[in-house]
Amino acid sequence: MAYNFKEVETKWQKKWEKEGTFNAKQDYTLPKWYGLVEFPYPSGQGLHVGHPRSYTALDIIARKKRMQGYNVLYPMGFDAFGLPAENYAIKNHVHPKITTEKNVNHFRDQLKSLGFSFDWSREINTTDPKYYKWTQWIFIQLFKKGLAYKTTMPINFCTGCKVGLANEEVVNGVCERCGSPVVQKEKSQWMLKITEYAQRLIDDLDDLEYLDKIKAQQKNWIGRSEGAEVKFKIKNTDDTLLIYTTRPDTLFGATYMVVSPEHPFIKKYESKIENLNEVKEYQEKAAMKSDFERAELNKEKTGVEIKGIKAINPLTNEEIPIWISDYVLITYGTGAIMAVPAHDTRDFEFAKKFNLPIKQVIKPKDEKIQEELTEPFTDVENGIAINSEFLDGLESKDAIKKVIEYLEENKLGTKKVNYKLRDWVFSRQRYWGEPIPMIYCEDCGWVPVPEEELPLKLPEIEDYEPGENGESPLAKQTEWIKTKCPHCGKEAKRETDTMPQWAGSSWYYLRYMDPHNDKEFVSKEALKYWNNVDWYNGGMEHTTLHLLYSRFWHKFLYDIHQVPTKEPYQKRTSHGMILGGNGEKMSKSKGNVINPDDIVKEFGADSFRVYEMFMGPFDQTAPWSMESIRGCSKFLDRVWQMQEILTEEPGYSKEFESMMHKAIKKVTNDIEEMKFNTAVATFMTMVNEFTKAKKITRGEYKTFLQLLNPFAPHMTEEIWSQIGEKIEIAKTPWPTYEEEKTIDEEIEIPVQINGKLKATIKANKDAQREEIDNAVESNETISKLIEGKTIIKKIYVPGKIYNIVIK
RNA sequence: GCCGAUGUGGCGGAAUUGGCAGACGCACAUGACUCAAAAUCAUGCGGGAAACCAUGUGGGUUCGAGUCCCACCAUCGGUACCA
Repeated sequence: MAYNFKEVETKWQKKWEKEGTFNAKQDYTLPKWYGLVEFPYPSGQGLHVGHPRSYTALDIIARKKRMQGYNVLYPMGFDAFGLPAENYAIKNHVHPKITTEKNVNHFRDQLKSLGFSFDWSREINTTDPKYYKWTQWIFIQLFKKGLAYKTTMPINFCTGCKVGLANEEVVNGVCERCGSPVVQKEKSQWMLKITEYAQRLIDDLDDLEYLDKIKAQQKNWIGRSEGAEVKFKIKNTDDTLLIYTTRPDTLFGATYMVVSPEHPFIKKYESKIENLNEVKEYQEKAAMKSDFERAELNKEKTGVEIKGIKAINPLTNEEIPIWISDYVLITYGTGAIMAVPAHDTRDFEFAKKFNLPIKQVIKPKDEKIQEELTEPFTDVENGIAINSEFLDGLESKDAIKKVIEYLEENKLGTKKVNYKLRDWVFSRQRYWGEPIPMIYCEDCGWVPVPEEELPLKLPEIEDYEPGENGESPLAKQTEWIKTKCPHCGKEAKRETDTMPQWAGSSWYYLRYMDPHNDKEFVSKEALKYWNNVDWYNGGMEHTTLHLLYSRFWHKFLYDIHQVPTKEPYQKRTSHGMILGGNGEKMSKSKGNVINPDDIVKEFGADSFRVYEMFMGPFDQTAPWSMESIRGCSKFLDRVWQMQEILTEEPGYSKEFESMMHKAIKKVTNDIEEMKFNTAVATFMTMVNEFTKAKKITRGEYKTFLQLLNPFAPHMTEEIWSQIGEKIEIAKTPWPTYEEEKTIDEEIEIPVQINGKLKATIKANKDAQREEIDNAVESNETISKLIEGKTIIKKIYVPGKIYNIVIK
């Protein structure tokens, strides 16, 4: 009686679908559990074997939670706006809607063939107007609160295609598609003020169960730094130049200043600059450089001194020169710095190149002052101020405090916190995205589309090519653009930019709670019950931006009293990537892509699931192996074959009682800790034991199948019904164990001499120290080894180890 | 450079968190079944004749280190002058 996975898997999948077995219940009195996995972008290539790694993991947890009595929400949907569909449309003149629909259908079939317990009645799609109506609605709320604003920002612009490009489309400084150079072009863009939430996005991490590395990533990205803003007087004026520094204690060593090429200071003092042509030339060159070139050329510092203007160091009152250089960024701090070459790597390089004075104001603790610096000393933990008048002798940390006090007293500067985080560029000059629901009126300025008119649907168009100068393709839809100002009724124009792909995925977890609601984005009752997401798993590549954007939107919704909690996801974990058999990233060009459909066809969904869980630690990358999956398939065959050695005893046999209790404990814990690989190993060991004994009781088989069910739902369900059980296994309660029964009566204790294993003794689990001592001494090997030696110490860790130290 | 991770048999990996290193699986070898092969089943499988030696390298702490500390090396991922 061989196992026919094809027949069995389709049979159960059909039944689950028909009966909605795994759909979340509407009963809000039950304990709830909400598990979330990142919804896929439905690409033309179909499902990647990486997707099911995450989906299987949370599927296992979800199935276990259901058996433990929870009302589980485990939903799935599609993040279907995005570039590939649009680029495909440009090339082949097929509407993105059509390709998207086709791809979504393909993805859905693939997902269903793997037997995930998703609640398909709640499927969502970000490109559905009923969905993006609410994405637009949230944008309007952001606008109303002043968190959405328009400003000019540089974009990547392809000089060949005349299109704005996403960073991913810029490869080595040229356009991915046509190879023309890419330059920075100023464009008016919608921005979201995520920076206003920077501190809260850091602070609120404390109460969340994110993996530590994910918290670290979030914090590093936000990049908080503490320092001071300091005013430098400009000589012969009443004006000052404001800088930001994290090391105000080095102020006595500031020997020059640098402003970024875009700094307004230059325009302001144009008339005083003696070498204006040279300065302007430098500014133009900097503007021409793309981000790529700036990064590429950063090995060699460039710059020009601004002649005719000097600044005054506020502490030394010395006159210092002002330079312009692109190593100072207009987007961070104040766009200007004081340069302390002795204690900053970049300033040091710059000073060396242009022969600027280097003045040491810090020395390493316990070391002498060096005659000449070969490298800057930057260690803040380990420095003592020198040559700094009232700071001399202070440790760097204390010097920072003291100098800030001084600056504040004398109105020369203030303490200041800065963040690396920048506001979120929210405009895309693209067709396949949510239209930004804004109208421009000459008299009233930017006015949102009235909320009752939402969704503002994406117009049907034929021509997806971008407009002039990198405008959105919608800019050519003159009829669609024309509208009336909702405020004053005058002729007005619609915004033609669309939203980025991040928009729809920033709040999708909320929609799953109440996906068919057309009055609200989610009902208050649903929110109260389901919020927050209890467990969110996804790729490491989304733990910075997506997670941050999503947390930002959630916090905003909290502020306007739309959601009851401060954070969307209580717990966030991430899975490792699956590599090709050769250990490299899977890619078409390398020919190492594994298609999940082929695997399901050859081995079945259960084998596929078990293998993906067994292949290695869940959070680490793992290479695919065709041989190993065969091993998992063999394991399941042996599970099936155990039907032939089944006896009718209802309970556990004496022989296997403790193994059963241990296994329940181990598998239950392993699932919670995502140690799926060792859980599978436990199953394999059990099968080996039962097969060796050539018998398994009904009680043992039942428990075994229940534990295995979340991993291999189809086969376990089939065996369950084959052995005559009436209620589906998925509807039975999760097995429980008794702690005392996991402890063996007789234990083995390793005995070491000087830390090296020499023998093992057997003892009763309750044996007293004295008995153990006797047993050790009467052991032949041990007694021989300690004969004639001095025993210094005997260490006994109960139940674990016995170590004799001899001389 | 910085941030994060990883390093254990031929390979993927275990190790109750400081207590018998190599669980489980793959590959391989031998045997059984077979005319034969595949499948299946059984046995073995870090090195060494042994004492012993072995968890990237070198130190340290400890009765005891894969696990903790210090210094380094290698690989992978992210990021780019953040003052």
